Amino acid sequence: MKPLVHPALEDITVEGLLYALSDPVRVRIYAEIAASGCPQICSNFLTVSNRTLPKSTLSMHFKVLREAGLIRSERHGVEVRNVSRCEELKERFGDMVGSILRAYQEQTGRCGGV
Amino acid sequence: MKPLVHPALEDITVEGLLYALSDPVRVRIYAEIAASGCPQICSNFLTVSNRTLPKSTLSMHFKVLREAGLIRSERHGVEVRNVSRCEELKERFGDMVGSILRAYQEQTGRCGGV
DNA sequence: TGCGATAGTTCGAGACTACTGAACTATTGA
DNA sequence: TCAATAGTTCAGTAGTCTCGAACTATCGCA
Repeated sequence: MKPLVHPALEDITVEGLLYALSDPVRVRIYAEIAASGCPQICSNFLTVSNRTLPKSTLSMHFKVLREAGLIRSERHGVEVRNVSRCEELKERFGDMVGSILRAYQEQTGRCGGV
Repeated sequence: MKPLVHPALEDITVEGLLYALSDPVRVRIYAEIAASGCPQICSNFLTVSNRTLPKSTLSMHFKVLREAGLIRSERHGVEVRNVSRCEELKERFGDMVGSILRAYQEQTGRCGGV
């Protein structure tokens, strides 16, 4: 099994971040990780937006979030704990990610959050 | 030839906007349209980031930007004039698009804008 | 030490999407 | 009416995504 790979802050790109967040499942997962403030394990998201995802699909979505630079993942025993890299991202990209999350919250607020 | 289709403001989604801007060519085109303030015709972008694009590819990229809700396109004689829908977008999504553009400018600034 | 359970990853095949050359439409100007 | 210009559509290929099956890694327990 390959170790979990995280890009250095300077290797993160705007396009990569936007791509990672352009998928409804991934933006939902990231919004929850960012909002919760504490580490989230992957299997917390086996059902997301009223839909059950295969483990392999979920694993791939986390990989995309991680390699885009949005989250930091650490193996702890049998599980992988994920936290948002929001502080670093803010340093490099200003309030971009924050304003995306606010717009997303607004949108899910108005159409039921499903 | 089908008429140019624009989504209503309420049909625009965060995910759709992010997807449209997650492509290096499209974010570049959109950044230039938004920065210029005056209508831009498609063929102004036949070379973008030192790369020559086929007309069909360019046409497809404009279609994605248009159908995501980022630009408004109007046929004037033989050409299509494109403007940013930034005012409408600001109304609905706050400063999201603005902060993406600022982060993008910052990034292209630091690595030569190519 | 070995076994079963849990959490997540990798692989590969089929489904889906994107890119682009060729042919097309629409408009203008001579 | 014809040629030129601007952009669109089509369709084939190339590339990406999804998800089931098989796998790896770690833990707790006997």
